Amino acid sequence: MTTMQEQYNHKTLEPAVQEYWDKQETFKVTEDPNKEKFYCLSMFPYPSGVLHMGHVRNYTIGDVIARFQRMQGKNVLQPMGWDAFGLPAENAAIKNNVPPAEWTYKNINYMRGQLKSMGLGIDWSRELATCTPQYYRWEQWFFTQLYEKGLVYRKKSTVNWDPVDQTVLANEQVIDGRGWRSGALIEQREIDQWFLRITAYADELLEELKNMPGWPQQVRTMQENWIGRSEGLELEFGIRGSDERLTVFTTRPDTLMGVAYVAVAPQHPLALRAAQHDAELTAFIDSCKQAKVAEADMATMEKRGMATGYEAIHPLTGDRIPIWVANFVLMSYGSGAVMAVPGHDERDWEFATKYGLPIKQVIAPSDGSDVDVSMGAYTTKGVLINSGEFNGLSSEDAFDKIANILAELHWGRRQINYRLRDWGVSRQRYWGCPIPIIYCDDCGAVPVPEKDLPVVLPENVVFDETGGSPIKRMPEFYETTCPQCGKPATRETDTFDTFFESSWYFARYTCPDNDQAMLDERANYWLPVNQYIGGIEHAILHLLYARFFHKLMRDSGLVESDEPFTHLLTQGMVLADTFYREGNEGGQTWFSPAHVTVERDDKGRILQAVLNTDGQPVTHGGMSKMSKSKNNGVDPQEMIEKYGADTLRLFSMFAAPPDQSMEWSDTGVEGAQRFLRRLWRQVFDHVSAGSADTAILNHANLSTEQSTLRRKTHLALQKVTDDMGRRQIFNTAVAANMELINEISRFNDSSAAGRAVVQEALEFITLMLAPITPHISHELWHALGHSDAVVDVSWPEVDQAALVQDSVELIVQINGKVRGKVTVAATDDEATIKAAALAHPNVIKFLETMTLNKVIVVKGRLINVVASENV
RNA sequence: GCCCAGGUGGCGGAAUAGGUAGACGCAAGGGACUUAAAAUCCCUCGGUUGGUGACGACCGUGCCGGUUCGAUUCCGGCUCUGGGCACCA
Repeated sequence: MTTMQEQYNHKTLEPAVQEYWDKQETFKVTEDPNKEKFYCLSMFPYPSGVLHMGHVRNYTIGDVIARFQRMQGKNVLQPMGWDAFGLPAENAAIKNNVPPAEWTYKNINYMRGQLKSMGLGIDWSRELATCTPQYYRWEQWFFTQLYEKGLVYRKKSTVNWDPVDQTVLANEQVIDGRGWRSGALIEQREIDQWFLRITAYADELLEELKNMPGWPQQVRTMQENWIGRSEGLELEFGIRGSDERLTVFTTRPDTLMGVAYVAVAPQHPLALRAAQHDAELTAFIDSCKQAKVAEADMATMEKRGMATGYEAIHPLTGDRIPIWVANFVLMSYGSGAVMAVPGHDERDWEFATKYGLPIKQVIAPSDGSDVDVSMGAYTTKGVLINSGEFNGLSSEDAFDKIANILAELHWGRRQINYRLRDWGVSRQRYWGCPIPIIYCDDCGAVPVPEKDLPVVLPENVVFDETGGSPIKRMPEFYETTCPQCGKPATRETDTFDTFFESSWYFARYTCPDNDQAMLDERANYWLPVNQYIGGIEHAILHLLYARFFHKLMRDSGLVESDEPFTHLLTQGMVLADTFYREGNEGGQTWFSPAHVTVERDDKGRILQAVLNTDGQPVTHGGMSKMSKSKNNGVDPQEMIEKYGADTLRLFSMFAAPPDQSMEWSDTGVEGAQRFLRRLWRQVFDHVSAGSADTAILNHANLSTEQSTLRRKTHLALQKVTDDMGRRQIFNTAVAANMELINEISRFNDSSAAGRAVVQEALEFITLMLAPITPHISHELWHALGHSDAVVDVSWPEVDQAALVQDSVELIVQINGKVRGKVTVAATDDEATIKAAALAHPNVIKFLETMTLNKVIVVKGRLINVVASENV
């Protein structure tokens, strides 16, 4: 037992506790088949330079879960690493004239120190950075494996081309259609790029979502919509005066008899052919290309089209149907052509109305009501009319019948289409993992053989003012020989999308030191990740790619599980107040909340806010996500220095449930620290008065007050256990501890039994808070007389005997309204309880003017007297 | 437009399985201690209202209706806010 300081001082305490964990290698774990494993993972950070509050929130949640599970006796792995490739390093390279690698490693070193000052229980021996060849060599190797399996292919795809800087730009480098550095109008260029066949896994990725109860419904729905499966029919129309056929996809074959025209995308071969002899059509197609800027504009874009002069032949009726080019048809979905049924599709209706095409009703509502398709499309399914032999069939039956007929005639077949596209992984950037391919004039694209891996990215590079990738100008990098024929050949200079690295890092943490293989048997001990924590912004891309990659690794025999993350927690944003002044030109100048003083009225409402430097008012712009642009970020490092990591962690967990957005509040942080000081003071006062022995609690006869406090202690433990484990709601767990401290401070009893009850309560609080505030708990545990470290102590158990009450207070209601309370013995039967309630003075008073109908008794809660007003 | 969340005091939030609405914290007001300040401690704190007081009454969880002895919770309709997707045939 150490002598306890009277004052809580985080500045000396926290570094000492962290040093203890480091020396003991407390969080270093190895595979132990005799222990239940728990793999707790937070999304790794991009090493941007400094930690922000979003990181703090993310990693605190993860650390609380990891430490809680550790106290449950599990073998807990919590690793950390760096998502180290990416564009910001290139931007910094140009701005500061420093190579991206140097900038990145410097940031990693700084941010590692910041993370350590938060007191996270991380196994740092497993740290990895994705920009090291030790890491990315395995994804190069894996890519060549996928190539052999045919899951990788090359095709032309569109990129943003800056004609002045002669370079490809990322989407975020294009601002209002112009290059960010040159200001030149950006062109769309088609170049060869590499793709991963994620669509081959679309069905499994979709089906598995139904069987993932540990994921938030919201995320599963977003992924379902993103994959976007639709069942329909691929059918063909003849082209008049030709042997060719035009293929369309529809999910509504039941409307086939209502087709008014066929529409093809502007890029469709038929459109291009028609345009060869038609200048007007050529101009129209060109105008469609230019309009393709932002996808958001597409939605509001006016529907436009032009007839091609071609006519299609209806596969069932033989009718002639005009073929149009329409700007709303997408070349990239289905076959780039649709059958248009204006009576039953809103887009087709709008288009037909504009160009005077016929609108025919072929579906009627099943309930027999009338609709007028000249007023708008009727898109609900129903019963077929005006459809010849199909009249009277339901939409569903007609789907089957038409599908079968067309299949027999070889004019159509059932088809499932996905919104999901194959994953384009080529980036024309420098700071990424080189794609391990060599181009040979004779042999074509050849994967780099395993013995020649890794293809190392040169790190000492010079950026020129264009920002283009330096390795595209380095013959010593790209000049090589063909692995197959030995002739001179050229290396691929594109790099992988950085989502590639983040798609499998969770698996590499299990065996980061293996230099012989991508993964080994340790992966199957730790995987799948039991708990994954990260931002909702990754709900689709990262989480879908990681699921896809996991299945690829499974099918390559590298892992056994089907899914990578069993439980997913998506934490909310961190918000803060914003303050601004209108500038002269209508723009806003944003002021940091740290430099603003807020005045409130006696209700606490904001009266006005003034800037400290000039005393003049600023406008309160409400709460929004902490960001550079709103100048409302709060620096975690400053907070840790001022209040300590425990206070920051406590506030982060207390301010809101983890999945909701959390509002930053300076006074809230002070409140969190106030609580820790109160706790410290309680323990100090308690231990200063001598020792206390909890062993006597087993046989002592406790007074009413003593057993009440003991009951509240065990109730708090029961609640906190459930909140932290099952519910994963930490704000209420903190509140339960605060309530218990309030109870202790009201409790005044220096008898041996009284002190024992307080000792137990203080020990429980120390343990219950240990996952959230591990430093102060470490110290308090020693102060309370224990020689072991709190981090190695098991979670306490609820004593059911302590929860038993002799008497219970019940609510007395009349017609559901609270009218009083009665105290009854816990053993009282229903009749006794009823009698007690009816004897309550307020009940007697009310029943003077009312007639009693019945009495409902809810055990342990309330009595409801049901009565009706006398007339 | 479609899909998914959500709307509770001055504020963040609690009420977990239909059972005391507002736990806990912040802000605010009052008081104690202090030469003073900070820190700390105590009291009040949804609205209206009756009573000297003890203690009561009425209203109240976005709006309208329903189910129920009893609804923040379940059902139907509306409304507003936030998020996601967006011409996917």
